[in-house]
Amino acid sequence: MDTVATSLQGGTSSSAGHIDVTGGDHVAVRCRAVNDILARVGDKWSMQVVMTLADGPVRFNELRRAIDGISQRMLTRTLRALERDGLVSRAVTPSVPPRVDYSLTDLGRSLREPVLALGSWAMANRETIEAARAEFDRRPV
Amino acid sequence: MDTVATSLQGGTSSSAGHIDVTGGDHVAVRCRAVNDILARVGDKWSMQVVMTLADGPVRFNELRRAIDGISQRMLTRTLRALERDGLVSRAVTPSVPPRVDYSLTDLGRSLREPVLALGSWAMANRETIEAARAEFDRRPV
DNA sequence: CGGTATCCTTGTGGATACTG
DNA sequence: CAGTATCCACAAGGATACCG
Repeated sequence: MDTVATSLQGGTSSSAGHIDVTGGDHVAVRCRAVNDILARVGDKWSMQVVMTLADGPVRFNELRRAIDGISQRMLTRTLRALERDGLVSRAVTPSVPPRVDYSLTDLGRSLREPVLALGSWAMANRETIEAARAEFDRRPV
Repeated sequence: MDTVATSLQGGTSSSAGHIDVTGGDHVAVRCRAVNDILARVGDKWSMQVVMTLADGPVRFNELRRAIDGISQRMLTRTLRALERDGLVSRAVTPSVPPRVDYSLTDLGRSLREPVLALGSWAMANRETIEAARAEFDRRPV
């Protein structure tokens, strides 16, 4: 727990000034790992894709129809990025026409829980946030 | 819980085709609320700022020194965005030189928990993810 | 000290056309 | 069907300079 908090605070704990022999600032490395996931989770389509894959394998164009507004290009890119991180797996059935099914890996499934928690927070507080924004935007210039 | 999952899946539940009289697709509204928070959490500096403010009020330049690599411009922008969403509050002490303290609101503090959970997931799985990436990048062209 | 203003580079995402 | 390739618009973020 503490390691996570520390990792999100930059390199303050290295203020003692000792040399890190491990070949890089491990605090920075941790920090990057966390921010990496936050960035992936925060991009426009990743989590929509993950949630759509929750109930089992889905084909490319099914996915495309299920996720409103996504372009073919972005769906491909998002799936590749998720696949690269080991969150999604791609199964090709070499037929005519070709069939490609995407599904969550165990890792991908395990990500759903913390993301859902964040989603719950967002839903629970969205009215409060909307109000705060309205208030802020209404304030004197 | 189910509402969150639904909100992350686009407008599939409106497939019944009935008219939404509330002045907009509420599913889409929920979806935007969640994605909004994911985007804020996922941007480059927001969570570093929130975590740095965890232990109490911090002044602008203290914040700047604590968060390695952040530019003055981005710190200002990030703080304004967080303030607008009601996550951070800004307290000005009109003295010479001026003093401005930033601190988390109750809402901001409550956000730390789900974000930390996601951070823990990231830390717990970073080796797995790194390995998946290395594997993916090594695959045949 | 705590900002704005300005310019610039890069990355993200959309539209369209083409392909095995 | 499941993609690539190409081009383009815009937003995020960094560098620098100036200001109350």
